[in-house]
Amino acid sequence: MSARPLPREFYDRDVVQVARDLLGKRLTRVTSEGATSGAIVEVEAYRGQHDPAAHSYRGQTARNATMFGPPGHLYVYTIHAKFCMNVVTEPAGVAHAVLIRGVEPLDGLPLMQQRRGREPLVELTRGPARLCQAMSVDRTLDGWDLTLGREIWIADEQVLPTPDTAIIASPRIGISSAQDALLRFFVNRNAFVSGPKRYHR
DNA sequence: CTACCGATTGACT
DNA sequence: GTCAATCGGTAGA
Repeated sequence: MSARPLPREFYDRDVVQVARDLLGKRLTRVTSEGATSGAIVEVEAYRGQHDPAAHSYRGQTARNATMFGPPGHLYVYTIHAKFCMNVVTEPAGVAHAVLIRGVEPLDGLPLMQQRRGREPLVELTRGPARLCQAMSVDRTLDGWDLTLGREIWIADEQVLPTPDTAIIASPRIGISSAQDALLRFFVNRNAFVSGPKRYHR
């Protein structure tokens, strides 16, 4: 396995292209407690100042500053007293990002179960806030450079086959504007895609 | 300073 | 299916 981190150029592209290409890649998180990893199976693209549903739509604030920075960095925000993680794409100044909503666990399952409170496998990393809890991601990682290959990174490694025929586009979950845009992408029939069943197609 | 609310989750009918 | 917990970010007085 070629577990090199994805290079900066991977993230410095169109946000929709990056979102689709992230499906099936390995996300790894290492802490003093140990390593966890999983295959990305569900993402959403947010198109900055062109997108009323994006945090960055109304300009830069202390909260979303990372989205306005260079590509390849992690944007972590809090919502309903929980954390969600995004990958910043496109050049600095273009506040686009990809929200990671679901991963299929590969390594460190006992550690993830311990952090989540000993739950069924399927509830460990299904949903943006659950996977952050399982992988111990919080606001201290906001702005982290994903190309460094330590702490947290995404490997240039296709651990799940994701041909175009296996990728489904749908409206994004949980937003109140731009509900017609098909900017959510997920792996068809994967058990770690979030939401009720009606969101699985 | 107060008031409102969300890119969510989990418990409950 | 419905609904409340939860708390940091943001806007407004």
